[in-house]
Amino acid sequence: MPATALPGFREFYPDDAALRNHIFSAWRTVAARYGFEEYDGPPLEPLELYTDKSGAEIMGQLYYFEDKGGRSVALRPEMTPTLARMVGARASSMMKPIRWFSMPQLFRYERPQRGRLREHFQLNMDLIGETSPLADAEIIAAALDVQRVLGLTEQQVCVRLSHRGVIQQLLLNKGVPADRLSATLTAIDRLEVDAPEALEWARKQLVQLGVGGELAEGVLEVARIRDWTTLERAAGAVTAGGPVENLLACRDALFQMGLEAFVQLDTSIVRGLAYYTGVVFELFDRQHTLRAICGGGRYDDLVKQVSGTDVPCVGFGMGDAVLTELLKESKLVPVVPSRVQAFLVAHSAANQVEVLRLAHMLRDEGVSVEYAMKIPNLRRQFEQAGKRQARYVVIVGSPEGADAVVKIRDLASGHEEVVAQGALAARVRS
RNA sequence: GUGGCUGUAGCUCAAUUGGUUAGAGCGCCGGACUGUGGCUCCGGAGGUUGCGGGUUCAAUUCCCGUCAGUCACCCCA
Repeated sequence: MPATALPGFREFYPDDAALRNHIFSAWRTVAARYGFEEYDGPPLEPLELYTDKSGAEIMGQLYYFEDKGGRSVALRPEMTPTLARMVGARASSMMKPIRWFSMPQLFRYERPQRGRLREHFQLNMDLIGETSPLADAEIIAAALDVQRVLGLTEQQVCVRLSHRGVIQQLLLNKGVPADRLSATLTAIDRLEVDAPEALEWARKQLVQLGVGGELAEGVLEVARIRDWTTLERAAGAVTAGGPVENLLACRDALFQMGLEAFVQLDTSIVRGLAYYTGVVFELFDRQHTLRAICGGGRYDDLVKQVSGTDVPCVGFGMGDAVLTELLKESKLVPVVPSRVQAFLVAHSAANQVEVLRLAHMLRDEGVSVEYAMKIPNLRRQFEQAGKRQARYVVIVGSPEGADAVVKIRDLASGHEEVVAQGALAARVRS
Protein backbone atom coordinates (compact mmCIF):
# COMPACT_ATOMS: atom_id res chain seq x y z
CA MET A 1 0.00 0.00 0.00
CA PRO A 2 1.75 3.17 -1.17
CA ALA A 3 1.84 6.07 1.21
CA THR A 4 -0.53 8.75 -0.03
CA ALA A 5 -2.04 11.90 1.37
CA LEU A 6 -5.58 11.73 2.68
CA PRO A 7 -8.27 12.21 0.01
CA GLY A 8 -9.08 15.86 -0.50
CA PHE A 9 -5.77 16.97 1.01
CA ARG A 10 -3.07 18.36 -1.25
CA GLU A 11 0.68 17.99 -1.38
CA PHE A 12 2.34 21.07 -2.81
CA TYR A 13 5.37 20.20 -4.92
CA PRO A 14 7.51 23.24 -5.74
CA ASP A 15 5.51 24.13 -8.87
CA ASP A 16 2.27 23.85 -6.92
CA ALA A 17 3.66 25.85 -4.03
CA ALA A 18 4.81 28.52 -6.48
CA LEU A 19 1.31 28.84 -7.91
CA ARG A 20 -0.17 28.95 -4.44
CA ASN A 21 2.22 31.70 -3.45
CA HIS A 22 1.32 33.55 -6.64
CA ILE A 23 -2.33 33.51 -5.54
CA PHE A 24 -1.41 34.48 -1.98
CA SER A 25 0.64 37.32 -3.34
CA ALA A 26 -2.32 38.63 -5.36
CA TRP A 27 -4.50 38.38 -2.26
CA ARG A 28 -2.02 40.37 -0.18
CA THR A 29 -1.52 42.92 -2.94
CA VAL A 30 -5.23 43.70 -3.18
CA ALA A 31 -5.72 43.66 0.59
CA ALA A 32 -2.94 46.23 0.89
CA ARG A 33 -4.44 48.38 -1.89
CA TYR A 34 -7.70 48.57 0.01
CA GLY A 35 -6.02 49.28 3.32
CA PHE A 36 -6.92 45.97 4.96
CA GLU A 37 -5.01 44.66 7.98
CA GLU A 38 -4.22 40.98 8.39
CA TYR A 39 -5.50 38.97 11.34
CA ASP A 40 -5.65 35.27 12.14
CA GLY A 41 -7.44 33.00 14.55
CA PRO A 42 -7.13 29.46 15.89
CA PRO A 43 -7.34 26.59 13.36
CA LEU A 44 -9.04 24.55 16.07
CA GLU A 45 -12.18 25.96 17.66
CA PRO A 46 -14.88 24.90 20.11
CA LEU A 47 -17.40 22.79 18.26
CA GLU A 48 -20.27 24.99 19.48
CA LEU A 49 -18.93 27.96 17.56
CA TYR A 50 -20.26 26.26 14.42
CA THR A 51 -23.12 24.11 15.67
CA ASP A 52 -24.80 26.98 17.50
CA LYS A 53 -24.95 29.04 14.36
CA SER A 54 -25.31 26.48 11.60
CA GLY A 55 -27.31 23.71 13.20
CA ALA A 56 -26.61 20.03 13.73
CA GLU A 57 -26.71 19.04 10.07
CA ILE A 58 -23.35 20.69 9.46
CA MET A 59 -21.83 18.16 11.86
CA GLY A 60 -21.45 15.76 8.94
CA GLN A 61 -19.14 18.22 7.21
CA LEU A 62 -17.00 19.09 10.22
CA TYR A 63 -13.74 17.56 11.27
CA TYR A 64 -14.40 17.33 14.97
CA PHE A 65 -13.26 15.27 17.91
CA GLU A 66 -12.88 15.37 21.65
CA ASP A 67 -9.54 16.64 22.90
CA LYS A 68 -7.69 15.21 25.89
CA GLY A 69 -9.38 17.68 28.17
CA GLY A 70 -12.80 16.39 27.15
CA ARG A 71 -13.64 19.46 25.04
CA SER A 72 -15.52 19.02 21.79
CA VAL A 73 -13.37 20.76 19.17
CA ALA A 74 -13.50 21.22 15.39
CA LEU A 75 -11.09 22.23 12.65
CA ARG A 76 -12.42 25.54 11.36
CA PRO A 77 -14.67 25.11 8.28
CA GLU A 78 -15.00 28.86 7.77
CA MET A 79 -13.51 32.00 9.20
CA THR A 80 -16.52 34.23 9.74
CA PRO A 81 -17.58 32.93 13.18
CA THR A 82 -14.03 33.40 14.48
CA LEU A 83 -13.95 36.87 12.99
CA ALA A 84 -17.32 37.69 14.54
CA ARG A 85 -16.08 36.62 17.96
CA MET A 86 -12.84 38.58 17.68
CA VAL A 87 -14.57 41.68 16.39
CA GLY A 88 -17.34 41.45 18.93
CA ALA A 89 -14.82 41.41 21.77
CA ARG A 90 -13.18 44.67 20.73
CA ALA A 91 -15.46 46.38 18.24
CA SER A 92 -16.56 49.09 20.64
CA SER A 93 -13.00 50.32 21.04
CA MET A 94 -11.97 50.16 17.39
CA MET A 95 -12.21 52.86 14.77
CA LYS A 96 -14.83 52.08 12.14
CA PRO A 97 -14.95 50.90 9.54
CA ILE A 98 -12.68 48.03 10.42
CA ARG A 99 -10.94 46.54 7.37
CA TRP A 100 -9.57 43.10 8.13
CA PHE A 101 -8.39 40.24 5.95
CA SER A 102 -7.11 36.76 6.63
CA MET A 103 -5.90 33.76 4.61
CA PRO A 104 -6.84 30.77 6.75
CA GLN A 105 -6.64 27.13 5.81
CA LEU A 106 -10.13 25.72 6.25
CA PHE A 107 -11.38 22.16 6.55
CA ARG A 108 -14.59 20.52 5.57
CA TYR A 109 -15.38 16.83 5.27
CA GLU A 110 -17.14 16.55 1.94
CA ARG A 111 -16.84 14.44 -1.14
CA PRO A 112 -13.82 15.84 -3.00
CA GLN A 113 -14.32 17.04 -6.55
CA ARG A 114 -12.54 19.38 -8.89
CA GLY A 115 -12.15 22.70 -7.16
CA ARG A 116 -13.68 21.40 -3.96
CA LEU A 117 -11.43 19.63 -1.51
CA ARG A 118 -11.43 18.82 2.16
CA GLU A 119 -8.93 21.55 2.81
CA HIS A 120 -8.34 24.87 1.15
CA PHE A 121 -6.95 28.30 1.74
CA GLN A 122 -9.43 31.12 1.63
CA LEU A 123 -9.00 34.83 1.43
CA ASN A 124 -11.47 36.49 3.78
CA MET A 125 -11.99 40.22 3.49
CA ASP A 126 -14.50 41.90 5.76
CA LEU A 127 -15.53 45.49 6.21
CA ILE A 128 -16.99 45.94 9.66
CA GLY A 129 -19.03 48.70 11.22
CA GLU A 130 -20.30 50.37 8.08
CA THR A 131 -23.80 50.04 6.63
CA SER A 132 -23.31 52.19 3.55
CA PRO A 133 -23.82 50.45 0.21
CA LEU A 134 -20.40 51.85 -0.63
CA ALA A 135 -19.00 49.30 1.81
CA ASP A 136 -20.69 46.50 -0.18
CA ALA A 137 -19.29 47.93 -3.39
CA GLU A 138 -15.84 48.21 -1.84
CA ILE A 139 -15.83 44.55 -0.88
CA ILE A 140 -17.07 43.42 -4.30
CA ALA A 141 -14.52 45.63 -6.03
CA ALA A 142 -11.74 44.05 -3.96
CA ALA A 143 -12.90 40.56 -4.95
CA LEU A 144 -12.89 41.61 -8.60
CA ASP A 145 -9.50 43.27 -8.32
CA VAL A 146 -7.99 40.00 -7.14
CA GLN A 147 -9.12 38.52 -10.45
CA ARG A 148 -7.67 41.43 -12.37
CA VAL A 149 -4.33 41.25 -10.54
CA LEU A 150 -4.16 37.57 -11.47
CA GLY A 151 -4.72 38.48 -15.13
CA LEU A 152 -8.38 37.47 -15.38
CA THR A 153 -10.61 39.85 -17.31
CA GLU A 154 -14.33 40.47 -17.70
CA GLN A 155 -14.12 38.00 -20.57
CA GLN A 156 -13.32 35.26 -18.10
CA VAL A 157 -15.04 36.15 -14.83
CA CYS A 158 -18.07 38.05 -13.61
CA VAL A 159 -19.81 38.85 -10.37
CA ARG A 160 -23.42 37.83 -10.02
CA LEU A 161 -25.08 40.30 -7.74
CA SER A 162 -28.27 40.15 -5.73
CA HIS A 163 -29.81 41.29 -2.46
CA ARG A 164 -31.70 39.18 0.03
CA GLY A 165 -33.90 42.05 1.19
CA VAL A 166 -34.88 42.85 -2.39
CA ILE A 167 -35.76 39.25 -3.16
CA GLN A 168 -37.80 38.96 0.01
CA GLN A 169 -39.68 42.13 -0.80
CA LEU A 170 -40.43 40.93 -4.32
CA LEU A 171 -41.58 37.56 -3.00
CA LEU A 172 -43.89 39.22 -0.47
CA ASN A 173 -45.30 41.33 -3.31
CA LYS A 174 -46.04 38.10 -5.17
CA GLY A 175 -47.95 36.84 -2.15
CA VAL A 176 -45.50 34.37 -0.65
CA PRO A 177 -46.38 33.98 3.05
CA ALA A 178 -43.81 35.50 5.39
CA ASP A 179 -43.23 32.20 7.17
CA ARG A 180 -42.34 30.56 3.86
CA LEU A 181 -39.77 33.16 2.84
CA SER A 182 -36.71 31.40 4.21
CA ALA A 183 -37.56 28.04 2.63
CA THR A 184 -38.43 29.74 -0.66
CA LEU A 185 -35.03 31.43 -0.71
CA THR A 186 -33.41 28.03 -0.31
CA ALA A 187 -35.34 26.76 -3.31
CA ILE A 188 -34.27 29.78 -5.34
CA ASP A 189 -30.66 29.15 -4.39
CA ARG A 190 -30.83 25.97 -6.43
CA LEU A 191 -31.99 27.79 -9.53
CA GLU A 192 -28.64 29.16 -10.50
CA VAL A 193 -28.64 27.54 -13.90
CA ASP A 194 -31.38 28.74 -16.21
CA ALA A 195 -32.01 25.24 -17.44
CA PRO A 196 -35.42 23.62 -17.97
CA GLU A 197 -34.56 20.77 -15.58
CA ALA A 198 -33.67 23.25 -12.87
CA LEU A 199 -36.98 25.01 -13.39
CA GLU A 200 -38.89 21.77 -13.06
CA TRP A 201 -36.97 20.89 -9.94
CA ALA A 202 -37.69 24.28 -8.42
CA ARG A 203 -41.41 23.98 -9.19
CA LYS A 204 -41.56 20.66 -7.36
CA GLN A 205 -39.69 22.07 -4.39
CA LEU A 206 -42.03 25.03 -4.21
CA VAL A 207 -45.10 22.81 -4.33
CA GLN A 208 -43.67 20.80 -1.45
CA LEU A 209 -43.26 24.05 0.45
CA GLY A 210 -46.91 24.82 -0.07
CA VAL A 211 -46.04 27.48 -2.60
CA GLY A 212 -47.60 25.89 -5.62
CA GLY A 213 -49.49 26.95 -8.70
CA GLU A 214 -49.58 30.61 -9.60
CA LEU A 215 -47.54 31.49 -6.55
CA ALA A 216 -44.72 29.22 -7.74
CA GLU A 217 -44.71 30.89 -11.13
CA GLY A 218 -44.45 34.21 -9.38
CA VAL A 219 -41.48 33.02 -7.39
CA LEU A 220 -39.75 31.75 -10.51
CA GLU A 221 -40.42 35.05 -12.21
CA VAL A 222 -38.70 36.85 -9.35
CA ALA A 223 -35.71 34.50 -9.44
CA ARG A 224 -35.19 34.96 -13.16
CA ILE A 225 -34.62 38.70 -13.19
CA ARG A 226 -31.32 39.40 -14.96
CA ASP A 227 -31.53 43.05 -15.95
CA TRP A 228 -31.91 46.23 -13.94
CA THR A 229 -34.89 47.61 -15.83
CA THR A 230 -36.96 44.54 -15.04
CA LEU A 231 -35.89 44.71 -11.42
CA GLU A 232 -36.88 48.34 -11.01
CA ARG A 233 -40.20 47.71 -12.69
CA ALA A 234 -40.91 44.72 -10.41
CA ALA A 235 -39.90 46.64 -7.31
CA GLY A 236 -42.23 49.55 -8.01
CA ALA A 237 -41.74 52.66 -5.90
CA VAL A 238 -38.28 52.72 -4.35
CA THR A 239 -38.31 53.50 -0.62
CA ALA A 240 -35.50 55.70 0.61
CA GLY A 241 -33.03 53.62 2.56
CA GLY A 242 -34.82 50.42 1.56
CA PRO A 243 -33.22 47.31 0.10
CA VAL A 244 -33.84 48.23 -3.54
CA GLU A 245 -32.23 51.62 -3.19
CA ASN A 246 -29.40 49.91 -1.34
CA LEU A 247 -28.74 47.46 -4.14
CA LEU A 248 -28.94 50.15 -6.81
CA ALA A 249 -26.49 52.33 -4.89
CA CYS A 250 -24.06 49.44 -4.65
CA ARG A 251 -24.40 48.86 -8.39
CA ASP A 252 -23.85 52.55 -9.15
CA ALA A 253 -20.67 52.60 -7.07
CA LEU A 254 -19.28 49.60 -8.92
CA PHE A 255 -20.12 51.22 -12.26
CA GLN A 256 -18.46 54.45 -11.18
CA MET A 257 -15.32 52.48 -10.34
CA GLY A 258 -15.26 51.24 -13.92
CA LEU A 259 -16.19 47.65 -13.10
CA GLU A 260 -19.49 47.62 -15.01
CA ALA A 261 -18.35 44.95 -17.44
CA PHE A 262 -17.93 42.48 -14.57
CA VAL A 263 -21.32 43.03 -12.96
CA GLN A 264 -24.34 40.84 -13.71
CA LEU A 265 -27.60 41.16 -11.82
CA ASP A 266 -28.80 37.70 -10.86
CA THR A 267 -31.75 37.26 -8.51
CA SER A 268 -31.15 33.52 -8.22
CA ILE A 269 -28.06 34.23 -6.11
CA VAL A 270 -29.16 33.79 -2.52
CA ARG A 271 -26.19 32.08 -0.81
CA GLY A 272 -26.62 29.05 1.34
CA LEU A 273 -25.50 30.47 4.64
CA ALA A 274 -28.38 31.69 6.73
CA TYR A 275 -26.72 34.75 8.20
CA TYR A 276 -26.72 36.98 5.12
CA THR A 277 -29.06 39.95 5.40
CA GLY A 278 -28.44 42.28 2.44
CA VAL A 279 -26.33 42.32 -0.69
CA VAL A 280 -25.14 38.87 -1.71
CA PHE A 281 -22.81 38.01 -4.59
CA GLU A 282 -20.78 35.24 -6.17
CA LEU A 283 -17.91 35.34 -8.64
CA PHE A 284 -17.99 32.83 -11.46
CA ASP A 285 -15.95 31.93 -14.48
CA ARG A 286 -17.88 33.06 -17.55
CA GLN A 287 -17.93 29.58 -19.07
CA HIS A 288 -19.40 28.35 -15.82
CA THR A 289 -17.45 25.11 -15.94
CA LEU A 290 -16.20 25.60 -12.39
CA ARG A 291 -17.79 26.26 -9.06
CA ALA A 292 -18.06 29.72 -7.57
CA ILE A 293 -14.70 31.42 -7.23
CA CYS A 294 -15.87 33.55 -4.39
CA GLY A 295 -19.01 34.24 -2.41
CA GLY A 296 -20.00 36.88 0.04
CA GLY A 297 -22.46 39.42 1.21
CA ARG A 298 -23.72 41.52 4.05
CA TYR A 299 -24.37 39.94 7.46
CA ASP A 300 -25.49 42.62 9.84
CA ASP A 301 -26.79 40.39 12.64
CA LEU A 302 -24.11 37.72 13.02
CA VAL A 303 -21.71 39.51 15.32
CA LYS A 304 -24.57 40.29 17.69
CA GLN A 305 -25.60 36.64 17.70
CA VAL A 306 -22.06 35.49 18.48
CA SER A 307 -20.88 38.20 20.83
CA GLY A 308 -23.81 40.39 21.80
CA THR A 309 -22.31 43.48 20.20
CA ASP A 310 -24.33 44.96 17.37
CA VAL A 311 -21.95 45.50 14.44
CA PRO A 312 -22.89 45.49 10.75
CA CYS A 313 -20.53 43.61 8.42
CA VAL A 314 -19.96 42.82 4.77
CA GLY A 315 -17.36 40.40 3.48
CA PHE A 316 -16.44 37.50 1.24
CA GLY A 317 -14.50 34.26 1.15
CA MET A 318 -12.41 33.29 -1.88
CA GLY A 319 -10.87 29.83 -1.99
CA ASP A 320 -7.61 28.93 -3.69
CA ALA A 321 -8.88 25.66 -5.16
CA VAL A 322 -11.17 27.03 -7.87
CA LEU A 323 -8.77 29.89 -8.59
CA THR A 324 -5.99 27.37 -9.15
CA GLU A 325 -8.12 25.48 -11.67
CA LEU A 326 -9.15 28.66 -13.44
CA LEU A 327 -5.60 29.99 -13.71
CA LYS A 328 -4.39 26.70 -15.14
CA GLU A 329 -7.27 26.61 -17.61
CA SER A 330 -6.63 30.22 -18.64
CA LYS A 331 -2.88 29.63 -19.03
CA LEU A 332 -2.17 32.28 -16.42
CA VAL A 333 0.27 30.24 -14.38
CA PRO A 334 3.45 32.33 -14.14
CA VAL A 335 6.82 30.81 -14.97
CA VAL A 336 9.56 31.53 -12.49
CA PRO A 337 12.20 33.38 -14.53
CA SER A 338 15.25 32.61 -12.45
CA ARG A 339 15.78 30.52 -9.38
CA VAL A 340 19.25 31.69 -8.39
CA GLN A 341 21.08 34.84 -9.34
CA ALA A 342 24.56 33.34 -9.47
CA PHE A 343 25.91 29.86 -10.01
CA LEU A 344 29.56 29.59 -9.02
CA VAL A 345 31.70 27.37 -11.21
CA ALA A 346 35.12 26.17 -10.11
CA HIS A 347 37.82 25.86 -12.73
CA SER A 348 39.24 22.92 -10.87
CA ALA A 349 38.83 21.18 -7.53
CA ALA A 350 41.61 23.37 -6.17
CA ASN A 351 39.32 26.40 -6.53
CA GLN A 352 36.57 25.01 -4.35
CA VAL A 353 37.87 26.80 -1.28
CA GLU A 354 37.57 30.06 -3.17
CA VAL A 355 34.07 29.13 -4.35
CA LEU A 356 32.92 28.60 -0.77
CA ARG A 357 34.43 31.89 0.36
CA LEU A 358 32.88 33.85 -2.52
CA ALA A 359 29.53 32.10 -2.23
CA HIS A 360 29.20 33.02 1.39
CA MET A 361 30.34 36.57 0.75
CA LEU A 362 27.65 36.97 -1.92
CA ARG A 363 24.99 35.40 0.30
CA ASP A 364 25.86 37.85 3.06
CA GLU A 365 25.16 40.56 0.49
CA GLY A 366 21.74 39.08 -0.16
CA VAL A 367 22.53 37.43 -3.48
CA SER A 368 21.06 33.97 -4.07
CA VAL A 369 23.92 31.61 -4.88
CA GLU A 370 24.40 27.97 -5.78
CA TYR A 371 27.43 25.92 -6.76
CA ALA A 372 28.30 22.32 -7.55
CA MET A 373 29.05 20.20 -4.51
CA LYS A 374 31.16 17.89 -6.57
CA ILE A 375 33.41 19.45 -9.19
CA PRO A 376 32.90 17.86 -12.61
CA ASN A 377 34.27 19.46 -15.76
CA LEU A 378 33.25 22.98 -16.71
CA ARG A 379 30.78 21.81 -19.30
CA ARG A 380 28.86 19.87 -16.67
CA GLN A 381 28.88 22.75 -14.23
CA PHE A 382 27.49 25.09 -16.88
CA GLU A 383 24.84 22.53 -17.65
CA GLN A 384 23.87 22.41 -13.98
CA ALA A 385 23.76 26.20 -13.86
CA GLY A 386 21.45 26.19 -16.87
CA LYS A 387 19.12 23.62 -15.35
CA ARG A 388 18.98 25.58 -12.13
CA GLN A 389 17.88 28.57 -14.17
CA ALA A 390 20.73 30.70 -12.87
CA ARG A 391 20.99 34.25 -14.15
CA TYR A 392 24.79 34.39 -14.09
CA VAL A 393 27.61 31.89 -14.00
CA VAL A 394 30.65 33.07 -12.05
CA ILE A 395 33.88 31.33 -13.05
CA VAL A 396 36.26 31.07 -10.13
CA GLY A 397 39.95 30.36 -10.78
CA SER A 398 40.37 31.79 -14.22
CA PRO A 399 44.08 31.38 -15.05
CA GLU A 400 44.36 34.52 -17.16
CA GLY A 401 42.91 36.73 -14.41
CA ALA A 402 44.33 37.87 -11.13
CA ASP A 403 42.99 36.37 -7.89
CA ALA A 404 40.97 39.49 -7.17
CA VAL A 405 38.79 39.18 -10.27
CA VAL A 406 36.30 36.64 -11.61
CA LYS A 407 34.69 36.21 -14.97
CA ILE A 408 30.88 36.26 -15.10
CA ARG A 409 28.63 35.08 -17.89
CA ASP A 410 25.03 36.10 -18.47
CA LEU A 411 23.37 32.80 -19.28
CA ALA A 412 20.55 34.35 -21.29
CA SER A 413 22.67 36.56 -23.54
CA GLY A 414 26.00 34.73 -23.39
CA HIS A 415 27.73 38.00 -22.66
CA GLU A 416 30.87 37.66 -20.53
CA GLU A 417 32.93 40.14 -18.60
CA VAL A 418 35.64 40.27 -15.95
CA VAL A 419 34.59 41.74 -12.61
CA ALA A 420 36.52 42.56 -9.46
CA GLN A 421 35.43 40.35 -6.58
CA GLY A 422 34.51 43.40 -4.51
CA ALA A 423 32.10 44.58 -7.24
CA LEU A 424 30.60 41.15 -7.87
CA ALA A 425 27.57 41.42 -5.60
CA ALA A 426 26.49 44.73 -7.06
CA ARG A 427 27.06 43.51 -10.63
CA VAL A 428 25.08 40.29 -10.15
CA ARG A 429 22.20 42.07 -8.49
CA SER A 430 21.77 44.57 -11.29
C1' G B 1 -24.38 9.78 1.38
C1' U B 2 -26.39 8.14 -4.22
C1' G B 3 -25.37 7.02 -9.42
C1' G B 4 -22.23 7.16 -14.23
C1' C B 5 -17.21 7.12 -16.28
C1' U B 6 -11.87 6.31 -15.56
C1' G B 7 -7.35 3.95 -13.07
C1' U B 8 -0.51 1.03 -16.97
C1' A B 9 6.83 4.43 -15.06
C1' G B 10 7.43 11.09 -11.88
C1' C B 11 4.26 13.15 -16.50
C1' U B 12 1.62 12.10 -21.38
C1' C B 13 0.24 7.65 -23.49
C1' A B 14 0.84 2.40 -26.14
C1' A B 15 0.38 -2.98 -25.73
C1' U B 16 -3.71 -7.66 -31.82
C1' U B 17 -10.29 -11.38 -30.59
C1' G B 18 -7.26 -12.71 -23.46
C1' G B 19 -1.13 -15.07 -25.41
C1' U B 20 5.81 -15.40 -24.05
C1' U B 21 10.31 -10.94 -20.52
C1' A B 22 4.21 -4.66 -20.23
C1' G B 23 6.78 -0.53 -24.40
C1' A B 24 7.62 4.75 -26.21
C1' G B 25 8.27 10.10 -25.70
C1' C B 26 9.32 13.73 -22.02
C1' G B 27 11.75 14.06 -17.29
C1' C B 28 15.70 11.99 -13.97
C1' C B 29 20.92 9.73 -13.46
C1' G B 30 25.46 8.56 -16.13
C1' G B 31 28.79 8.53 -20.58
C1' A B 32 30.61 10.69 -25.36
C1' C B 33 32.73 15.97 -23.19
C1' U B 34 40.48 17.80 -20.05
C1' G B 35 38.32 26.30 -20.07
C1' U B 36 32.02 27.47 -21.26
C1' G B 37 25.13 25.53 -20.59
C1' G B 38 20.51 24.89 -23.98
C1' C B 39 21.73 20.71 -29.35
C1' U B 40 23.00 15.62 -30.73
C1' C B 41 24.18 10.46 -29.86
C1' C B 42 24.73 6.21 -26.41
C1' G B 43 23.57 3.81 -21.85
C1' G B 44 21.02 3.29 -17.01
C1' A B 45 17.51 3.54 -13.08
C1' G B 46 12.42 3.69 -12.48
C1' G B 47 6.07 -0.77 -12.80
C1' U B 48 3.17 -5.86 -7.45
C1' U B 49 -0.67 -2.64 -14.73
C1' G B 50 -4.50 1.34 -7.86
C1' C B 51 -5.55 -2.85 -4.31
C1' G B 52 -8.05 -7.70 -3.31
C1' G B 53 -10.63 -11.80 -5.15
C1' G B 54 -12.85 -14.70 -9.30
C1' U B 55 -13.11 -17.04 -14.47
C1' U B 56 -9.11 -19.28 -17.60
C1' C B 57 -3.83 -23.48 -19.65
C1' A B 58 -2.92 -18.04 -19.74
C1' A B 59 -5.64 -11.52 -17.34
C1' U B 60 -3.14 -4.79 -18.36
C1' U B 61 -7.39 -7.00 -21.23
C1' C B 62 -13.29 -10.47 -18.92
C1' C B 63 -16.35 -10.56 -14.00
C1' C B 64 -17.09 -9.03 -8.69
C1' G B 65 -15.56 -6.17 -4.59
C1' U B 66 -12.74 -2.18 -2.73
C1' C B 67 -9.85 2.36 -2.88
C1' A B 68 -8.78 6.78 -5.57
C1' G B 69 -9.83 10.44 -9.36
C1' U B 70 -13.63 12.68 -12.19
C1' C B 71 -18.76 14.05 -13.69
C1' A B 72 -23.84 14.53 -12.24
C1' C B 73 -26.80 14.54 -7.63
C1' C B 74 -26.93 15.93 -2.13
C1' C B 75 -24.70 20.19 -0.19
C1' C B 76 -21.82 24.32 -0.01
C1' A B 77 -16.43 27.76 1.55
